[in-house]
Amino acid sequence: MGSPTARPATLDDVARDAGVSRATASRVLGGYGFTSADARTRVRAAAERLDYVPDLAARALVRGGGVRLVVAVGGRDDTVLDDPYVHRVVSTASRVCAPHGVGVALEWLPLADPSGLTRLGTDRGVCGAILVNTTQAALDAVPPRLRGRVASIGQGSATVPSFDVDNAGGAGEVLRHLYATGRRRIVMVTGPRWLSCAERSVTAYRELMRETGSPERLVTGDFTAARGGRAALAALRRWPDADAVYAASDATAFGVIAALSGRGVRVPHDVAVAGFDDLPYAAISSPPLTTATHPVDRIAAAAATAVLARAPVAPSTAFPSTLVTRQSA
Amino acid sequence: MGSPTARPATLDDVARDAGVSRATASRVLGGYGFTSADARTRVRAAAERLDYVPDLAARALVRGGGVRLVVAVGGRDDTVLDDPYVHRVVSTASRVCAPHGVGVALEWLPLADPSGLTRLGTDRGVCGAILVNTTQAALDAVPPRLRGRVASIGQGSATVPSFDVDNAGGAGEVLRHLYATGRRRIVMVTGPRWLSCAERSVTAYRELMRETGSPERLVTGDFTAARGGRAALAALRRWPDADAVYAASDATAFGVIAALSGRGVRVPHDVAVAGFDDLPYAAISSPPLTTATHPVDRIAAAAATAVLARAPVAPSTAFPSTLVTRQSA
DNA sequence: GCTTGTGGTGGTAGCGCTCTCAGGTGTGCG
DNA sequence: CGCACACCTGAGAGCGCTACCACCACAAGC
Repeated sequence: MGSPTARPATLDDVARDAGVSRATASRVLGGYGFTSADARTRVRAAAERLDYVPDLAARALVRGGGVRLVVAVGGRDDTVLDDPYVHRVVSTASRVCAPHGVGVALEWLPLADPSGLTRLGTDRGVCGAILVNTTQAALDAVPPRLRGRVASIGQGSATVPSFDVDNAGGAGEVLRHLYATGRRRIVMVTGPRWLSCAERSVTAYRELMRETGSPERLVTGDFTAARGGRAALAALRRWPDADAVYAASDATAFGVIAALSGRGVRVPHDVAVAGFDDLPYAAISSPPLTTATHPVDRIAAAAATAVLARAPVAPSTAFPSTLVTRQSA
Repeated sequence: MGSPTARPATLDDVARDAGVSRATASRVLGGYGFTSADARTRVRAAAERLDYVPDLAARALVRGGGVRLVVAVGGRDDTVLDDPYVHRVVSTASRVCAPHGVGVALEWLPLADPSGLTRLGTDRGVCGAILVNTTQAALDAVPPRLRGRVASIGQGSATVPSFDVDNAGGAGEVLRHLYATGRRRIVMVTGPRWLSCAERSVTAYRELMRETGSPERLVTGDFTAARGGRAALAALRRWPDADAVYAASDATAFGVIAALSGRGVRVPHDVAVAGFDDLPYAAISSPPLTTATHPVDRIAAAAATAVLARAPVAPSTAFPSTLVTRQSA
C-alpha cells in the first residue's frame, strides 16, 4: 500500500514542472504578491497536470490557521450529539467550511466542566468553534486565543457573537394562534431551564398568559420526545381541563402527542398541540404538526461564515420565525 | 489548570520546562523508544502544567498521517447530506475519531463523477474515508494512496471492506411478519435502484413473494418521506386491493402512512405499513411503526475503527437486523 | 549621475513535530 | 582488561508550506 509513485505532488514538484521557484508557485496558487501572466499560466497548468492539492496541514502549520472547526454542544451527557438539530448545524457548517479546506468536528461540551474549551484554545488544529446550547459560564470560559473565532448558536456575550432564532417571536406567534382558536388553558412544556435562550419563549408564554388573564401552567422538558411524553402525562394529571399544549420543540410535541393519544386524548379535538422547529417530520406526522419555523440552516451558515471570516463581534442576530399552521392546533 | 497564556505551549516549551531535550519529550508523550521513569514523570508534569496539546497539523505533516476522515456520501445531489442516517454515521465516526485527534468531514460524492475520490487521494489532509451509498464505479475510483484507509457502509469490494446491516435478513423478518399476520398483497416501496445493497432487500422480497405465490408489486422510492408518499399513492391507484406496504426505510414508511391517511386509508386496519431502520421517531409516530432495527451506530463505529486502524481488508461484515413489532403492522 | 518606484523573482527561515542516528552510561561476562 | 548489550539521551534532518527579504531589470524624475 502506498507506492512511491502514488505520492501526491508537492508545491516543489509543481514549481519544478513549471520552471519557476517554489516561492513564485506559492504566489500564483495563493493569489498574493506580484506574478507575471506567463508564470501564472505555467504554474496553473503544472498544478493541473500533477493533480496538485495543497497540504492543509503544512499550510496550517506555517500560518497557524488551524484546520478544523469544532461544533461544541453543551449538555449534561453526550446524547446531545444525537440531536437532529445538532446534525443540521454540522451538515450546514460542513458545507460552508469544505471549500475552505476546513473540516468540522462534533464535540460534547460537558456543562458541568467548561474546561473543554480550554483544550480547544490550546489545540492549534482548531481554527474556531460554534457553540450550541451554551451557558454564560461556557461563554466566559472561551480562551483568549479563540477570541473572534467563536460564534454561539443561542446565547451570546460581549465577545461571542450570537446567532439564534427569534424564540420569543416564534413562541408568541404560536401561542397567539392557540389563543385565537379558542384555547384558554394552555400548558407549556419548556426546554431545559438552564438554557437561557430557551427561557425567552417561556417569558413570551408568561407574558401572553398574563396579558390574556390565562392561568400559567409550566412543565419542564428538555427538547426530547421521551421527556415530552412524560411531561404531557404529568400535566394531564395536574390540570385535567387543559385544552392545549405548547411544546418548546417539535420532538417534544411528538412525544406529547404520542402520550396523549395513548391516554385516549384526541389531538386536536380534546387538546391542541403545537411545537417549535418545523422539522421535516412535522409535515407528515399524524396529525401534521402546527409549529413555528426554525431556520437552522441559515443560522448555522451565518455562524460558520462568521467564524471563518473572523468577523468582528456583531450584536446578536435573530432570525425570524413564522407560524406554520397544520392540523394539530 | 495552568496559566491562560495567549500562545499555546509547544513541545519545546514542555521539554525546556522538564529539563530534557525535545526528542525525549516527544518519546515520553508519544510513548515510543526508551525513557527513564524520571524523565517520564517530569515531562508529563510539564505537559500538564503548560496545558500542552500536540499540534496535529505538525504531526500530520511529518508523519504524513492526515488529520481528517471524510464521510463521502454518494447521491445525485447534495441533499443526501441532510439524511438523518448520514448524520448518525457522522456523529458516531466523530466520537470514534475524536480521541485520535482526527476530525470528521462530510462530503457529497456525485455519483455521476466519482473523481471527487481522486482529489481525496491527493489531499494529504485526508487520512481515510468512509463511503456511504456507494456504487461499484466509486469503489473502483478509490485512489492507490487511500487503499486500506477506506471503508464502505454498504457495498464493498476486493480492496474496500464493507460494513452493512443484514438488509436481506431484516427485510425477510419484516415481510414474514406481514405474511404471518395475514397480508397477501404486499407492495414494496424500494430504495434507490442503483444502490446495490438496497437491492438485496428487493431480492428478499421477490423470493418471499415467489415462495408464497404472492403477486410481486414493486414501486421505486429513494428512502425519503416525500417520495414514499408519492409511491404510496401510485401503488394505491395501480393495486387498489393492496393490504400491506413494506417500505425500504422508516422515512419512506412515514411518507406512505401520511399519504394513505390523507386518502382516508386506515393503518393498519386497511393497509399495514412496515419500515426499516427503527428511527427514534418510529416509536412515537401514529401509529407507532413496525420496522426492523438498523444498528447504524455500531456499523459506523466499526467502519471508523477499521479506517483508523488501517486494518487489512476483511470480508464484508453484516450486522444483524431484528424485527420490532409495533402497531402499524 | 543618483534616487525612487514598480513589477517580478528566487533564496530561505522557520512553523512544531517525529524519528533516525550517533553517542553516551552503566551493567554482566569471558 | 576488553567486549557485548541494555538502557537512555540530545542533536539534527527534514515534512510542505508561507512569507519575509534581497535582489534584478527597467523607467521616470531630479
